[in-house]
Amino acid sequence: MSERFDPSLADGRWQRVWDERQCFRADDASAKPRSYVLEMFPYPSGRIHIGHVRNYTMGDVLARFRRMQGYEVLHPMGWDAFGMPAENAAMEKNVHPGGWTRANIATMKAQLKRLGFALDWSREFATCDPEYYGQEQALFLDLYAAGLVYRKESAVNWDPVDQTVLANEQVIDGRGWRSGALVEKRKLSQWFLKITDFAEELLEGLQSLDTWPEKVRLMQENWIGKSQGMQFRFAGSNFDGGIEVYTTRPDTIFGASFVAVAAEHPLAQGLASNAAHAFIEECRRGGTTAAELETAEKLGFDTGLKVAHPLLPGTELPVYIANFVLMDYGTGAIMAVPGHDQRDFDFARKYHLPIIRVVAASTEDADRPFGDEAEAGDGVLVHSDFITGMRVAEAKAAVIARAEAEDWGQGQTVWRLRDWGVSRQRYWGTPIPFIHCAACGVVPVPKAQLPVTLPEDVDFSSPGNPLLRHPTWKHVSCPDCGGPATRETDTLDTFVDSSWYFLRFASQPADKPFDPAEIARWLPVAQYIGGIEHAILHLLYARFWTRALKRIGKIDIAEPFASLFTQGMVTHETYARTDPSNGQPIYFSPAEVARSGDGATLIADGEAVEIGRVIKMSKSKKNVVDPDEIVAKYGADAVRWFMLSDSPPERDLPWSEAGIEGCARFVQRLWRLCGQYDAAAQGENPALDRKRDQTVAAIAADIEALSFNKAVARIYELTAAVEKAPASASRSAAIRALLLVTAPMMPHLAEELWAQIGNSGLIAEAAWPAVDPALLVEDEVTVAVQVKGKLRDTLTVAKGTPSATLEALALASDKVQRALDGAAVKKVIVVPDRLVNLVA
RNA sequence: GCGGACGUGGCGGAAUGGUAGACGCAGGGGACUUAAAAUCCCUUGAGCUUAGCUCGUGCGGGUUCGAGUCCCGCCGUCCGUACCA
Repeated sequence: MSERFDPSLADGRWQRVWDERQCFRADDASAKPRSYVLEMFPYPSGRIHIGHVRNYTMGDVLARFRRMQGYEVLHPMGWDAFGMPAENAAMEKNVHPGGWTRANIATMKAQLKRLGFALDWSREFATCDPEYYGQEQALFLDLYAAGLVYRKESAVNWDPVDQTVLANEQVIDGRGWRSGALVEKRKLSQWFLKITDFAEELLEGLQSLDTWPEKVRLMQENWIGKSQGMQFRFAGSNFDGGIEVYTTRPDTIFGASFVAVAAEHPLAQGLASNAAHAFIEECRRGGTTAAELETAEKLGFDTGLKVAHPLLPGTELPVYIANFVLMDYGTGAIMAVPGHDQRDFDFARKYHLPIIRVVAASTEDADRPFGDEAEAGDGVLVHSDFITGMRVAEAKAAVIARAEAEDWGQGQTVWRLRDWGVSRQRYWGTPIPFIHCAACGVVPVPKAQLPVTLPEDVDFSSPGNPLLRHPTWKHVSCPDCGGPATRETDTLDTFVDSSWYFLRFASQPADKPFDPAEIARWLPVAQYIGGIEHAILHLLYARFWTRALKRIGKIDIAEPFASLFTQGMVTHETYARTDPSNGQPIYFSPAEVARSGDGATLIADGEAVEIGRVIKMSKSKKNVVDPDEIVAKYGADAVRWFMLSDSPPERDLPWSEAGIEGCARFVQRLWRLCGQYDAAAQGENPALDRKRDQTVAAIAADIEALSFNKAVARIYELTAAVEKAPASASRSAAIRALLLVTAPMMPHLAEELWAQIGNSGLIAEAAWPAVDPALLVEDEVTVAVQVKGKLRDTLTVAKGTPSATLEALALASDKVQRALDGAAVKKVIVVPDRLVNLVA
């Protein structure tokens, strides 16, 4: 056995062995219990990031652990391969998006392989494979047939220079992020998925996801945004027609003092006066950034129109156009109750409108004046005719009942969630499988003609969608009438691609998207791991897609991810100097800096650099480390070990050179320890046996809970205990156990040592060590002795020592007597096996 | 503004209401070595009148025999969100 473990030789050797023996191939026919462990698949941007390493290491530990526990594990990997960066690269570097993507996949796959992840590569696919996106087109057609896909005119952000549609995130201060051109609003006919049909069940389904982070569930809940209230009609009293408004507080209807409509509301748009037009224009110019909204003043315009209050005959309310009313929520018009809504309150103060109290703490408080704020809380209705004296909830129901009985309004649920627009005017995505025919309209591509593949010969030299200007691709004959027709040139949002990839991993027949029986065997995903940035869109879309497929009878599960875990980021110190010419920081990469103690110097000139905050790794701050470089320098296991150590997995992990060196040292420490392994050693060490089984059991619990940092600490403890113990059969057994529990985390080292100590099989295929339940219970315990709650002594006694004995032992202690200082003991609290507290 | 999470040594962090600081990093001292690396041993919350004692988990209260943990009120940091009627 050589003196040091050499990962540069061992890592590759074991990776090849695992590959050759197909150790991590999931067997569809297995009779074992199954476990599907999945990490969010990467976008092939070029190289893997340290964040991927952390994400995939966590999943890998869980997958390997489950395998050792006797599960048939599905742990696949693939590529979220469509998207804008490939097109941007095509435009900038004059390469084909497909070629660029494939090259990136090859690079990143090799990088992942060097980390030794226990992945079933036989199921690998990229979403840009026609075999995948063709099946996606088939599913899209199925959803269309079921009425869950439709087309409508919708406004988009149009960049007139790049000739492209921009996502909201790509519009910065009203200009295209790439071209800098002023963005226009354009109406385009776009494809939508009816996610709003599922709003209620997507919301209710969150209840069942009790192992999802509370934070994610809350974010989704807010995004879906259910609100219950009443929609009703104010009849115009000096104009024809009326105004439909929506409110969540029908109970406060007697406190309404005006009605407000959005600037885009048809009623506002229909006004003839120049002043009205000027005001509407002013509203449109108003900024929409968060900062602007926060300071935005409530502005209004009195239209001169009046409406009749439905419950107060003879009472008329003025109609304002207000800048705080949104056209795309509710009906775009509100009843304003200044006393009990802060916005209405601000507005009423400004325009000297009545502020009427209709909710108070009690009926005696009915005429208490308002302070500086509206009172939106619960209470008792006052000054409110037939609902006076009711509590808010009761009054809401009473007003709705009255409105429905008299037919001027009804209870109404309003959602914030909007239907999912999936059209993208881009090349590098899944072609939407429809054909436009002048005679037949919009016609689905017959399934037999799928996949509708992307043309290879595309031109990125001018802006706009290459599919639109391709000379031949879009020209086809109509599947219905055979006449000349054109293909849809929009492609699908890439979130569609990631909404069902987890199903395709579990089952990938050639002739259909998946086999329902195979899906039933593997799904739902037992543990899904990824970044918090996908808390809403990806996770909501995947949940929707799964439910939609269930509704149309394709699968039998409603929720795709039984358990979700969102891991923290990998962070790093920043190193910078201030540029004297402009006061801006100049950043240096960790490789350019020598770190020592609490300072750092630039290697190039030996002068000090400032150590900045520990923040997310980013290219602009240069605080990045490259996974390849650190794997080459320290070996895959040290890197994996670092990813699991110290920080709890949901929190940020600060990368440090000292930290990874500590991990590399531990790799060698285990290596040396196993060098002392003696298969023939005799003799027992009961204390070590106990420590071994307790540690094994605790680590299993820690991995189950994804508390990898705690599992790592326990491995350190067991290692120290084994190092101190003299040779014995117990010590040899402890070394074997140590290797087995370390194997999911440092598989190459464990594999190498497993073979060294004389095992013929692979540790990757070994079983998790069994523990003796009797050994998990301590036979000797340390009992704390307190005087008035302060620790004064400890006792080491047999477990189960009677309380009376403990009390006597405590009183016999010199330290206790000194602390009591002659005072009489008034009360004694004994917690068996834990503590004695003497109260003087 | 609203919602959420978090706040413990020099740092990352442990701790079913029961011995605060496990484990790692960094620091200090020593051993081995011609020397270095590697390794091993000891030590490391603060203070004090140092066989010991006092203080100590963001701040102020409270509940309890006992609070990092539970309750009330603040402060700070981070994340999400935004005029949603």
